[in-house]
Amino acid sequence: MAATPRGAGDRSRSAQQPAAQAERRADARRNIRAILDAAQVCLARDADASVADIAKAAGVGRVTLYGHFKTRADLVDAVLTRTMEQSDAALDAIDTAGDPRQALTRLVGASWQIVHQLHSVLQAAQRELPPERIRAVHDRTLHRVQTIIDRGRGSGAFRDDLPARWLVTTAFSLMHAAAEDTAAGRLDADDAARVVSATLLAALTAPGSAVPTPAL
Amino acid sequence: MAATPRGAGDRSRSAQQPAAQAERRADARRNIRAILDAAQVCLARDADASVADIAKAAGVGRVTLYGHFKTRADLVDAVLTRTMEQSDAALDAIDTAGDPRQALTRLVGASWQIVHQLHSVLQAAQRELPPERIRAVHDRTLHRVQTIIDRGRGSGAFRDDLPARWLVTTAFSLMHAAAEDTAAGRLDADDAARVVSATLLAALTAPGSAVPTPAL
DNA sequence: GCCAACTTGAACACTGATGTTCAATTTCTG
DNA sequence: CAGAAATTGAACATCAGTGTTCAAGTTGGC
Repeated sequence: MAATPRGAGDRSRSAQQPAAQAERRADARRNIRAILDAAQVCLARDADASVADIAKAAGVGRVTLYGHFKTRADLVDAVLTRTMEQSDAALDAIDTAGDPRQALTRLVGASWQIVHQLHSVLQAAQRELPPERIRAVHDRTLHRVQTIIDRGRGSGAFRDDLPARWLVTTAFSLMHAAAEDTAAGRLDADDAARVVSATLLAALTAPGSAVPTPAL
Repeated sequence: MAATPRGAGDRSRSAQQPAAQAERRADARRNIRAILDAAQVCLARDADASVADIAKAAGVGRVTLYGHFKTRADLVDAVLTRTMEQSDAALDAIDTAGDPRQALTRLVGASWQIVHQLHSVLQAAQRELPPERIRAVHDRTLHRVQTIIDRGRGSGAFRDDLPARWLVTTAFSLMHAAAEDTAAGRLDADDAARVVSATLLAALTAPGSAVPTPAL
């Protein structure tokens, strides 16, 4: 038989998960994991790694890969989704209560490594997937930041003179910039979290107020 | 004869200019301009517009284009170079003396539209050209910002607790983020300059100092 | 141990782009 | 106006990646 025991593309539109994993055989599940792992690594290194590269890295035949992911886009989508879910899980552990400034600092500390890793995968996704899909995947993370910022605005900790949306953008933008600078060797990885937090906290401070000292 | 009267790829490595324009015939010069103009427009709209698209937009045969630009990469390089030169020229008109905060605000005001336009061209370049080339093209602009920031640090107007390099990155990052948000309709174009300046000035403020009010 | 699920490599068709060649024409320039 | 420079479309050679098919082999589950 062919390599497609169960349709991987039966979902209305852009399919994600390779169908119900639970029902497939053990070796299939194992391979799917291996493929996703390999894809994550390969795409992180090179945003347009070929399907062949990924299959090889997963120690799997190309045909097998296509058996589980109908198209390259499907695979990328699956990797992105999975990475974001992992991130969300990790970020769920962060305490976002208390002083918004401290909460944000904690969030940045926990996020920035993830962003670093995600960065290249995201690039791959942006070339392959429709913008709304990218947006959708980011939704939870976006809200997380949004919530803290909103709370900070309410308590007067953060500035109120700029669109809330923009402040969220600022946070993401700085994280990605730090990731890129680190990758390019222009920023010390151990220093990055501190640098980003310090910059972001200042950026969020209302005109007229004093910028909080990093050693808060 | 073929369409290549004078070599466009004789420069040691990555060729830029399509050889000495002055010596070519009037129609050739006209076409080169048309091609660059079209490429700028096309690439701004879609970072991976095809050579065929660009030629058509320029009202020129594909062969003619290849007569002037040996490869697609050459063309992209030429467009990038030219755009940056135009930008530099425009930015030369800006007064960078006086209060660093005001100087930076002026620079942001003048730059951000350019960044907006450049944004997609840059993306194209990043996929096609070696990183060092990208870096090299940005050099002058980078220095311009660097200089103001250094001056601000000297006078105590800007923070001293983060790497100068990072502050420059921050400036660029915010500009590009604004460009993207504007393109996506998440930020009002008329508001963008103000928003970026306000954010950047706050980000550059030293911990313990008050953020300058936008209405400076 | 049986059967279906799964994997595999080789081979193939397809696509979309780049870059080249040609022979015929048009258009500058002196 | 004459000749060189430049343009042109059509046709072609590549090329790299995607996605499919096939027939034969493994492997897991019951």
